[in-house]
Amino acid sequence: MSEPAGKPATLADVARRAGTSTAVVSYVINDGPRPVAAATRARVLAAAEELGYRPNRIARALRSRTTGVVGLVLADALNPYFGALARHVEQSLAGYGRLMLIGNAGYSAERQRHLVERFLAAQVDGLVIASADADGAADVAALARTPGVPAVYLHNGPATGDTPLVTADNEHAVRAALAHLRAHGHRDIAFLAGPRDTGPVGRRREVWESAAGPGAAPLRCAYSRAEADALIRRLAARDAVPRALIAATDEQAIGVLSGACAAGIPVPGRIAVIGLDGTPDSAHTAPSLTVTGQPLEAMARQAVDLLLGRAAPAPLPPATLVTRRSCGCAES
Amino acid sequence: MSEPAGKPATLADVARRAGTSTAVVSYVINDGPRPVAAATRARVLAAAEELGYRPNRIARALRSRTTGVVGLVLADALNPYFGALARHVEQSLAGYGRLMLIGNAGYSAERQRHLVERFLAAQVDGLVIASADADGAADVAALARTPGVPAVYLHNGPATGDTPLVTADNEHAVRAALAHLRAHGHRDIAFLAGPRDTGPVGRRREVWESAAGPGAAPLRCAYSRAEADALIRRLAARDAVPRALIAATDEQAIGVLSGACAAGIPVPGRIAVIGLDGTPDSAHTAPSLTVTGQPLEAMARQAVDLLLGRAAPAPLPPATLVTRRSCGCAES
DNA sequence: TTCTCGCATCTAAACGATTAGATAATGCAT
DNA sequence: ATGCATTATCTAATCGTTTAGATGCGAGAA
Repeated sequence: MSEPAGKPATLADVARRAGTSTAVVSYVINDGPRPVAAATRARVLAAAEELGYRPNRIARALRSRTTGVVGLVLADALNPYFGALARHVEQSLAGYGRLMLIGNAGYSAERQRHLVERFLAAQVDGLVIASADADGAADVAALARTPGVPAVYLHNGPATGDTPLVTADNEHAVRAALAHLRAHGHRDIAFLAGPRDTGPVGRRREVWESAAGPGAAPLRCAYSRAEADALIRRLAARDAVPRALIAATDEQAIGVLSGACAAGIPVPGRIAVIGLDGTPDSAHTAPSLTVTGQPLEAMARQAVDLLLGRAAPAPLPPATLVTRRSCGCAES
Repeated sequence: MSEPAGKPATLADVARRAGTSTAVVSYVINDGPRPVAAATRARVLAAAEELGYRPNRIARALRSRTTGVVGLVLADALNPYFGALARHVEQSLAGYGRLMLIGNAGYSAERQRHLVERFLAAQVDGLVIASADADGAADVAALARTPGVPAVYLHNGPATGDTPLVTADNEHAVRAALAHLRAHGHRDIAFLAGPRDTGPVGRRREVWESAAGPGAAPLRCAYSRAEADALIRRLAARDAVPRALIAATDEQAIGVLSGACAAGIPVPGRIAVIGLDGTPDSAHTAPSLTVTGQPLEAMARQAVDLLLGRAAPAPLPPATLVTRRSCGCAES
């Protein structure tokens, strides 16, 4: 039972009550580096229980130089793709008893650096970097390397170097989307890319480019619903809306849907749309969005495992095409 | 300039270099409790700069019993309403140099308690509780009160007691929505409530009930797009879709939009819809969603100010009706 | 000149844990 | 009985700050 209140019990309090030194108490609490006699262990445990002892993580952190906190640098917390990723990272970390500090960079490299500085100041044990573009992510990892804090890139990042990168099979996703739209009879398939798509996520566009033939240029806009929405309206105004479109992200795809609706352009009748992320949101749009579903949970788990050195890099499940209505399929 | 690497510089290092004691260095760094001669201060600052000194927050926390970290308990990080709230809370906290620990409870009281335990173990300086239902929030605040950690309810919570509550003007929002739908000629206006709407957010439903007259029962479903989507499809199957509907949350309203689309029910032609949150997402749905926009940023800022004791409770800006297409208005 | 203030600094004790090294207690072989 | 491992425990240094109390010093008052 926990004591009424007073000051919280310390190791020394427990030791006193159990009639031992603080050392043995510590050994018991941590299954410490040294063994403790069974009888003593029992007394200590009882004393700790009676006092409602909770180890002071701060003191522990000071002495052992590890905080049990991991920082997550997020490109955009309001983008459901990153939001879902964040939730899964948090859960995986919780599974290892780690807490997560979260920082939202709003796609700004500046803010991203700032966040990392603050995370490092807070002595995080590691960093998960979920950045939209690979270069910004590299910057951040370099920052972390100086004080020797391990890092992992999550969704995008440079493949080179010692910082591991966990990303979906972007190429397969695009090929699946292309194949599906072709099966619907589409010949000309447009691609909506992000403003700066470096790294593996840029492969999405590259794969499309090589499939679309030489000279094909993607549409581009920021990774936001608002921009994609506005883009489609502009296209509609000059009657330049493509018959089929793959959006690099669900966020953009959803903007396309709303823009098309506002401009009176039927989806999928006049334009078929596929998103490449597979966020939870995509199931509940009007019309429902066909996507290539990335294994978000597996990705998050793997990133955490890698960061904590708990598991070797295993192959991720592939992105699977989830057919819904925006591509022209019937509701499933 | 920061030193190449080595071990990070400590207070003692700076003191040695500046030829002073650690005490004065501390006084300088913190504009400490005691004054320091201008010349000395300059030397200390120079030494700190040269060594790239960064205070060790852990040690500081141990000694001064304050961590500079605030925990945010979130009902559902994937709900854009809470997501936006979280982002604003983070920004406000950053303005005061505080870091934010985030925890996602997934609407579960159990997980909520769990999170708070872990936050308290991490010695947070305070707790912002953004819970969907008031009772769960009260639980959590009680937990925090034991070790004397201050807390603030953000979106919903019990109005009683010493824990402050920051919430929008829910009643005004509903009245505005009702008035607007009536102006569109609607007489029978349905209401889609959450599963357990206690506290001020429950007022949304209550206001509707008193306006709708005795015996009026709201529709109910979980705060998720999926459930609202499914609900509308069921209603459509037995031809029971209302002509106008106010959804307690945007999340539900968006689900209604997608369910209606799937069931072939035109919005706003056959059913007019208004959401009561005003999330960023609501601007980019198909059709665009009319909402009563809550002052999310102001709410977050006020919660943080209250928590940190920086400001007196000021009146929040009112929720303003943002007319878009789902209610029958033309695109603005 | 001597005594007092005040100011600028210094010394050293916390904060609450971890853990290497010293010490005590036991068993066993001699 | 004596010595030597082995095991169980204790002592105390340490992590990097903060801050109350002690100290030193120069200026003004007597």
